[in-house]
Amino acid sequence: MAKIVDHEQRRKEIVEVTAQIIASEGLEAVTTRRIAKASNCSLGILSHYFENKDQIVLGALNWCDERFEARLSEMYGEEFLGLTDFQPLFLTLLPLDELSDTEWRVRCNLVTYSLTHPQLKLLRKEKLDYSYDMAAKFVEKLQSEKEIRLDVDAVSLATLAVDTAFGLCINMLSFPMEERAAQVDRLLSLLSAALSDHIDQ
Amino acid sequence: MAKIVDHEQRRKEIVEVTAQIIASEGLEAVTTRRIAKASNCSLGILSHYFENKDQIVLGALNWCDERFEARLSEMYGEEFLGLTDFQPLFLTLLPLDELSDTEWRVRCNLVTYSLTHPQLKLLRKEKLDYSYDMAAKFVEKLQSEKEIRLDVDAVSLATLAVDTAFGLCINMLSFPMEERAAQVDRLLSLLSAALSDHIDQ
Amino acid sequence: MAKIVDHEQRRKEIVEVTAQIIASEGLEAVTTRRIAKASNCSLGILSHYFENKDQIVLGALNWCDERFEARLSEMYGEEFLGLTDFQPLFLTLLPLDELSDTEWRVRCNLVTYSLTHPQLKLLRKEKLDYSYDMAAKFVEKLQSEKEIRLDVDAVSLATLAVDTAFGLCINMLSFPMEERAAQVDRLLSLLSAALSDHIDQ
Amino acid sequence: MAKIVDHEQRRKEIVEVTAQIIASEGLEAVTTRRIAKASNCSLGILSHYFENKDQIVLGALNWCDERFEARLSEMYGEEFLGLTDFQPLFLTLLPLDELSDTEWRVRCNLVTYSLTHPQLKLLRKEKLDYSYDMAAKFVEKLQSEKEIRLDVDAVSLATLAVDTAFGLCINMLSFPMEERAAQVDRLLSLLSAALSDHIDQ
DNA sequence: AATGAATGAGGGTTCATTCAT
DNA sequence: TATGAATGAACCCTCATTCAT
Repeated sequence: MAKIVDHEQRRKEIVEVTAQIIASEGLEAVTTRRIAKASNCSLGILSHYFENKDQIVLGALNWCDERFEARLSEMYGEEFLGLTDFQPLFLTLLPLDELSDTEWRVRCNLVTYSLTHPQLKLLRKEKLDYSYDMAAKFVEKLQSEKEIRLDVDAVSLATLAVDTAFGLCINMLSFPMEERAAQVDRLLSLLSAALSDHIDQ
Repeated sequence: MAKIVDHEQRRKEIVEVTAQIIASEGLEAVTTRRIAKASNCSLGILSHYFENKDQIVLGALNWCDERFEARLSEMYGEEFLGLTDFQPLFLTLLPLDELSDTEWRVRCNLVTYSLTHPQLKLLRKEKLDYSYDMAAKFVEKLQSEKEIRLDVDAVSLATLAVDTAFGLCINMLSFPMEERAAQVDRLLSLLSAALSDHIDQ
Repeated sequence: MAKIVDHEQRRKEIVEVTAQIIASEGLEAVTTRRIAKASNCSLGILSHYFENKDQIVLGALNWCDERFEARLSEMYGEEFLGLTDFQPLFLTLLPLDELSDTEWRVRCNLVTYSLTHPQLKLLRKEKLDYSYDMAAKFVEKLQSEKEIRLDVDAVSLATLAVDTAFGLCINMLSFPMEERAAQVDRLLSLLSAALSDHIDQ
Repeated sequence: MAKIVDHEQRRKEIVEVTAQIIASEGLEAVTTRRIAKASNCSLGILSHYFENKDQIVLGALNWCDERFEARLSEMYGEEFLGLTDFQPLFLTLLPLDELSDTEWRVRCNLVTYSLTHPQLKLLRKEKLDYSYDMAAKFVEKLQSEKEIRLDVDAVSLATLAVDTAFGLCINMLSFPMEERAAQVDRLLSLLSAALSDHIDQ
């Protein structure tokens, strides 16, 4: 009578715990013992679920993005609708609560990690390209609906937006949580002004 | 008489070598043995020049920024002059050659590192605030000289610019060097259009 | 199921081996590598059983005293009975065989060690005070049973006895094993004469 | 014109400084750098005056005994005179002030050290035998002058006295300085009673 | 005579991984 | 399936000693 264990569930738990450790103590603090202890499981069991430590860490990266994507699809379903959707999307991405703060801390670790780990480098590039594409489609849609000015190159603007969002999120991590909302407010008014410029006329 | 050694020079050499290792192999690959080998010196000698490994790594961080600042002051001396100065400044910041590519790889490592190391966290915050301040002064000057539109909050714009630049630089590291110049070109035309908007009219 | 290991037994083995190294080669010769080798185990396994090297060394100190106390309680059970018990007690304390020779060599190392290590200093003081107390009780009992002269202060005599025993044992270590028994014989006759002095009259 | 340096003086200074380090921080804290720094001399100069570190440490041992002997010969010149000399002799031996406290701490370190260092072991044995001899001569003299009881073996009593003194001194180091004098007082009254016993009658 | 830069072996400790149970 | 004992390489750092200056 084998104990029934939901492997996928177990894996997810381990990955989440690992992400928390990365977020709070950094990638260098992640040891197999640490993971096992925090996951309430034995050291050896880890190798039943993951080939090695790197795979757990990789899982932690995906966990972040899955969380973000889950929030998105919960908010919008399949398709983005218009400019009014931008702000909530933006707000759920930004590290404005403990949840996404953790996500961004993990992402920051893994972006750095990806600089020197070929496998992760590839993955990171794919994710980045995907973000650029999504953003470009969104911009194009907005332009086609004349919600934002048309005299800018959609791909360039989308790229810029993604880069800005990334830089903003990472830099925000250097600020206390309570100051971040105000930052975002100012930024949003600036952006909405700039984006709608030629529309308003 | 004792052997004459230029301590400062030796320290700088070690720091540079360390920065190269961080850039090419990541912070986790930085070991005292690795540094010693790459610096063509013995393991023990490192402790003549640095209290411990952390101080070397810290040195590598400062090295990046000092390099950038040296390039800046070489280009402009004391004061930024106007909008025409922006582009070269921007170009020397971006990882468009091996030199600044290395700088950004090191920076990326240390931003991540700073998330969980209180001492570095403080340093990072100081540097970030300094960047925001510099950028704000630059924007204000441009506005006072009517080189850019006046209907935006200088501080917000400066903050946005710094965050964008940071995100752009980090994300660029995921692209092959030869594609980066084109990215920048597109971005610059986008920016110059947006910034000069209300001026042109 | 995990490999079954008697942790306490393993700890004791390691501690004993360490005591032997201290006795034969000195505390400075005690390295984790040396302990591992002599214990027929790997370097890393030591940290399964001990927090760090100091704890092993501390264990070796206690090992000595536990051994002596075990011999005592085996000889007397709970209570010392009278003057006739003194001699065997004395003999099992003295470094007259390899066993207690080792114990005293370890003790000597750790007395020295305790001079500059606050934690050990405290422990040493406690043990010493305990010895003084035990000795005082023994003397008092002997006096109450009129087995030794009454015109001496019990505490002073007990203190003197403990100090003498300690000095004797340490100094004995400088003599070849085969000469020690003779020393003790002479000493015992001297002592018994002195102690029983006023009783005999 | 070579600088005139009193080599012997320099050696003595280094040895004294080393003894102080041993006394206050333990033999394991004695490093060549530490000695050089505390002696206000360079690292390399040490090898001009001493073959290696061990010789410095050996010097520190002798320094202790020389100090004690110097005090003795200052007090008595060549010869011990009688029982009245015993007490001051005893008091200058005991660690009742910072001076002799330091001496005993160093001695304790080096007794332990001698357990495993053949060269020191020999030296220690010689010193010990010398102490026994001196004590025996003193006892014999006292007996010949009927200052102490005659019904004890002089050699045995002398040996006992030396061992006791040694144990007393070492154990005293575990007590705060201010408690030591009282200990000695009680001990002296006990001793004088015991020694003069059969004389007084 | 004197310096202190340089060496590299060896210190304690931590680690991911393996494997007997 | 699950354990955690065991491994040994690699970590950072300190050390006595040497030697070019």
